[in-house]
Amino acid sequence: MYEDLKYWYLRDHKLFRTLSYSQIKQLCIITGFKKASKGEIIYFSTSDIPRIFLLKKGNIKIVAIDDDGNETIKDIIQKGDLFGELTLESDNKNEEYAKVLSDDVAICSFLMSDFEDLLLKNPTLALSYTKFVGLKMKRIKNSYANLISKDAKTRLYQFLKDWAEQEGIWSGNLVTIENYLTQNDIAQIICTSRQTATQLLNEMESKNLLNYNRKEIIITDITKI
Amino acid sequence: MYEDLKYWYLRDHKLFRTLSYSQIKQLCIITGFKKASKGEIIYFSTSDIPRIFLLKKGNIKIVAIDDDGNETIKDIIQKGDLFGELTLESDNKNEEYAKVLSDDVAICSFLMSDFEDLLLKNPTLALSYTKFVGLKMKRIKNSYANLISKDAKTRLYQFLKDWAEQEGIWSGNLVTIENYLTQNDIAQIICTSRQTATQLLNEMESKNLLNYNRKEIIITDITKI
DNA sequence: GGCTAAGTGTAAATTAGCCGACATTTTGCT
DNA sequence: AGCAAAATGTCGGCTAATTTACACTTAGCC
Repeated sequence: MYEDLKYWYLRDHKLFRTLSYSQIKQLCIITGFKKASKGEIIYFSTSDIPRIFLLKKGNIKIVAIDDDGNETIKDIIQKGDLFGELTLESDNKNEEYAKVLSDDVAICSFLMSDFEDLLLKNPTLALSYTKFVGLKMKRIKNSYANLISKDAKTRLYQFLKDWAEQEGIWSGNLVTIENYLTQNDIAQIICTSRQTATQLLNEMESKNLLNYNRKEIIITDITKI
Repeated sequence: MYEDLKYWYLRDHKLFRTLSYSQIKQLCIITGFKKASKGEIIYFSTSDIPRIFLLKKGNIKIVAIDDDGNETIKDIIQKGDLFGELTLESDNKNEEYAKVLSDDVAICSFLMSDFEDLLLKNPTLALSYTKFVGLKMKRIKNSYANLISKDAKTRLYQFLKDWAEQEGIWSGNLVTIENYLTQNDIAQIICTSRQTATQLLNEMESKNLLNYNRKEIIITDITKI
């Protein structure tokens, strides 16, 4: 990996726009730059030195396994997102892994300690990062608030709305979303069973609210969702 | 309010331990200092200048009202907690208010902009603050992960365990918690109906797992929860 | 002290949605 | 092309938990 290319990979992220070339180069001692393709599983080996990851391309999901062996989707990471121990607090006991959803992904990573040093030397970045983490928290709070005490249908609608807002291609009230999730994934995200999700999606399709297939979801009229 | 007293109110918080007297004094120029008693409702008037709050004494709950008029408990704030727009990003459309749960509370507040300035001048604080927010985020994630895909009983048990850990007075396996929540509050926190919560609590009482009254909850043997 | 409102106790009817058990379709692989 | 595996579609029974409805108890206030 050429230093310059690494530089651009980071520079590209809005969080790092305030940094100078030399500052980014500092981070770029980055060991990690990784490519992976659909279905691959990436472990954040707990023994390893704590890192922060930046997804440059594609989509992945973070999955946790509880004591009973149940899979729970903890997060969907999209292009441009930072992930990993954003808390800057390493956690030893997490049984988490990432699974690649899109055709292929590119991930860069850097050491948490390097990042911390950089934050200390660069107050503006520190503030941006603080806001970034805060925003992420707000998102989580909101999405959970929606999950709970609403029924499955409402949750699905809300999820689709969010998804459309984040990634949809809009033309008027018609929104097209690239669909890299299976119905099972969607079910897990909105915390319902696969069957219920399937049923609701079909119901929506028969009401002409949307058009579902494995490649894309076309929402006929976003205002009706 | 004497400057020095204000100073100590802030100084006392672990987040601000890294700051010098003069730095804290800067924040103190501000500032709201408010007392309120049980049942009182505190609005974060949206028109007002954005603030960050620090709860010095007592307990409050943050309640949100959705479009249908339903109340949802968003957060329980305990002594020493920072709250408000931790994201440092003011949000115009939140229908939130705080309700005092304990007999009385003391709250100080300072302007978000002042806090931001301080963060810029003090990267170490920024880093601590980010870690603090991150930790809070992790807590939320965990507690919500517990909320979902578990039944009401499990959620109640988990909630009691958490509560005991955070605020309980331990003597061996017996834990006493000062109870400033109603059964309705508890129900809302664990996302169930009041009746179900009542039923479960009574069931636990009849099994001698705990002892519930409006003043305190005594958990007979925390290891059995 | 006595009244009112808030908090708690209990029980039956109703329902959402989970679960198991399949059939069918699509995809990827050799 | 042909096969296996993954994804999707569909159904009915089952169960936890919400809802509705009402009685009782406690706390706070004049």
